[in-house]
Amino acid sequence: MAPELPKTYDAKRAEARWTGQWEKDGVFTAGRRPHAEPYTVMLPPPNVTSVLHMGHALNAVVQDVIVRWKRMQGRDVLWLPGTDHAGIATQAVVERKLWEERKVRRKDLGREAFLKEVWAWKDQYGAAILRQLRELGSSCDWSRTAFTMDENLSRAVRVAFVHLWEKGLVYRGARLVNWDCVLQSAVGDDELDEAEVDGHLWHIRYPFADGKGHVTVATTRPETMLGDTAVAVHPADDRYKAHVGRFLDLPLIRRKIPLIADDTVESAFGSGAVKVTPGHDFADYDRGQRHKLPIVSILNPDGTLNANAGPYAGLDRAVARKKVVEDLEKAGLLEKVVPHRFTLPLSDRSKSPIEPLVSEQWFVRMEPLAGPAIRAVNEGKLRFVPERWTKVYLDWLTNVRDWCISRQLWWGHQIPVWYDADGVPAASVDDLKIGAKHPVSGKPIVRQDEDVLDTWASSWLWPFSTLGWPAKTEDLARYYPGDLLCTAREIIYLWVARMVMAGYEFLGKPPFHTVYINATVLDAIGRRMSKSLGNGIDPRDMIRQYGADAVRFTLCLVATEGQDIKLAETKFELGRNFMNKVWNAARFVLTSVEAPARGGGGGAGALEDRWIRSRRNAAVDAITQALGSYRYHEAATALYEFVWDDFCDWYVEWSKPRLKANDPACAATLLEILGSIVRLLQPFAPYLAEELRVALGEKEFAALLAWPASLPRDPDAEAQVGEIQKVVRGFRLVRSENRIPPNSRIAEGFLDTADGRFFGEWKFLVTSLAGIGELRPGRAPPPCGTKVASPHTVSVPLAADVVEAERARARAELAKAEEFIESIRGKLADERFTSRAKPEVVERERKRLAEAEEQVRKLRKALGQ
RNA sequence: GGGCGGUUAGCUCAAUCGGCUAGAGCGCCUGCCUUACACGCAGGAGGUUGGGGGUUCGAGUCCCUCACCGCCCA
Repeated sequence: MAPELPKTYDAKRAEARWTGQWEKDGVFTAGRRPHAEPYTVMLPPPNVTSVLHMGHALNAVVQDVIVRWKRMQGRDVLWLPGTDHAGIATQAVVERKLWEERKVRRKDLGREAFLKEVWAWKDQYGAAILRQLRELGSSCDWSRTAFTMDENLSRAVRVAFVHLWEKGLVYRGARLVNWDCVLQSAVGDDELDEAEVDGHLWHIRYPFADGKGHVTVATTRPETMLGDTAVAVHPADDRYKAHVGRFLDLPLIRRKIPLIADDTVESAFGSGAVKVTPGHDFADYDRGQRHKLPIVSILNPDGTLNANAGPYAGLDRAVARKKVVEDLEKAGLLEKVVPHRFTLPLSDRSKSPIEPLVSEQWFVRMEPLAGPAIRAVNEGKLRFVPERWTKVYLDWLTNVRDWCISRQLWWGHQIPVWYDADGVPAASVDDLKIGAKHPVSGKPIVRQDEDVLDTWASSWLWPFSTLGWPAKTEDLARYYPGDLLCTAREIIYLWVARMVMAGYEFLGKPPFHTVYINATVLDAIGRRMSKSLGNGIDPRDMIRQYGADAVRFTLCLVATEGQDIKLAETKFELGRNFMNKVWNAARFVLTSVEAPARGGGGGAGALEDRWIRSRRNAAVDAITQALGSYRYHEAATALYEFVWDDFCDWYVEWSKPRLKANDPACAATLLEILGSIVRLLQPFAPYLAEELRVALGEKEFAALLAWPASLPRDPDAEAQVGEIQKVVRGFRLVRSENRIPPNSRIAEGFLDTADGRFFGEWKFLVTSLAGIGELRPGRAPPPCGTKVASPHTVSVPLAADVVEAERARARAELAKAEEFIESIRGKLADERFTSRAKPEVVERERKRLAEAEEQVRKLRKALGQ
């Protein structure tokens, strides 16, 4: 019936066939089940400049598995994809491109022309990652793909901003920010990179102002001394205790600065005295606040020194460093220079060293927004998986700092604030015209704020702006609030917490009830995968090499709860091998079974038919439960073991002789189980599932088939087959130990057992898989090989010369069993055990003892003792 | 400095409420191209669960402590 099925599963062919077909037929389009309960997941929008890496792949797979499973359970699933505009990253990419190709800077083009260039870039390259997610088989509703700079999402940003503005939660203030001197913008903590650099520690003498003595400070950035406003020591440091309060004469600049005591100073580091530069160091900024020190900023936004640097004004920071060091040396104030390795914060995008710089920025007051987000967790409306991340989330929210939302960029949502000539601001959702009347002062409007908003200021609205908010759309009514968010731990603060805040602030409800934090993917020796290390495994290469299904399945298999994933390329062989196993099992069934003998299932049937159904039912329950609690490893393992061990190794092998005899019940069972496997496989390996359902003559897309229902187990069948398997393994062991090759049949096997069914209805189940011609009761006449498969004993006639080895093995086994008996007897003899342990535990021990004793008797008998 | 996680077979990881002789994949060894699959089949070896102490009839699992590794926050 089935056409030529190739010997190995051709993943590429299946992927080419289905990726487009699914989308064309709207298989993943939300709303096709208008009466079903919705299930909503928002894809964490990747950066529009990004290329799929293993972290994205894992993140997409954990979402897709759940979403595909929910779809099979009949839910109206919306998995909404999209990208964010990634202000800094995208602007940096386009600026670099313009410079490389045309040697122009953005300022040469002007804002409008530059933005045109960015949009052109985005239209051409921006869809790359979404295409790559498709290639992984992600069942997103591509018709609803969103972008944070789309018209409605941009409007959402403005409405949200104005709302916060009107509530008085937006303010402007001077703060120390991470400054990128190349991009000339503030950058967020998440936009920093770190580099280990070999630098120096310069030890500089600061003389006391009264001319008596000096204090030596050590610094990695000597030029910042020009902005020093104090020197700090630990209050308990005896070397300096007496001098705290005296003034020092800041070299080169000749400013009087105090020696202060602050317990954040580490006495053991350097000389124990540190220079305090509140304008250019975060720790010093805090020290400055505590001690009410003035802030002296010595840097211009472009990285040159300003007038506060006195004679060094106008020099670039690097040049200034050299000059400062030279001058200190000349003045005899440079005590020593020692090599020093430290981490330097770099801008992720421009790769230039970050300068902490005081600048005017917009902030959002976070504390009022944090309350509901904290309550959501405490009231059980929001749950983290694994649970321990709850604490990370709560810790951040309870100590939340205000959010710097302005960036000195052009690419992004320009801040909707307009000023009159006096600098009076007004926020507005709709554009205000230059020259029009200012809504606050009534004077003419002269300009819009030039800065743009942090990209997160649109991402935090993602769960509802993508559904049309602030408009009251049908989608918003139907799909908000959503259900699940899957993301990486790094953005629990930056994104997850903010989305929850936004959900409550703008819609009064949290955007999802469950947050699944997926593992971090590390390389084979446990390092983070990074471009600079070049240790990343490109998921696209893995898809090409092993197939999307194999990549997906492997990622699930290694996704154990709460454990980071160490990944090596060869791991994907696991997934590939399993796909091939399923493929071949299906190939066997489809080429061996005559007519599509559907139906049949259910009835009493042969023992092995009942058994495999029971095992299938167990697998369905195990997988369903595991998926329900996001235990991917467990779900994948349950599927793997059911298919490979139960179905392929036992049932399929038992079916071979029955199929030769044209047993219709067997054919029906094979088809039924294969049908179950296709369904259980679908969330993990959608391409293979789709191929197989076609081969099975199923009309509906695999993705839309119903998830198998939970059915009762058949404990009798499982227990009986368990006995049979023990006996088969016993025979196989005798064969293997005595070098009887698998293809040679043993004419007679002997089985010493009290259970007559072995020689009746069960006989064939033993002989077929043990490779035995005839099964006889009792014990083989010596010389023979014997195995105890308690309570049964198998034996096989052997040539006399191999029997001694066989006896040695039996003696070893006997010793082991006797040792075991001793340990159980000891336990059972202990009154404290029998009285305090649960009765069923004691009972179980008694049973095991009886079994072991039986085994020992048999072994003794076999050894002629 | 504070917090979180980890340490189980050569490697990567499992082990539900504390309870069967601690499991699996890879690797290794033995035998097989047995009519779905060598991306495979059958079998095997391999463990003082990081160290020490405690609770318990019973500890990989709970408590204390030490050591080492990783991540996050300041």
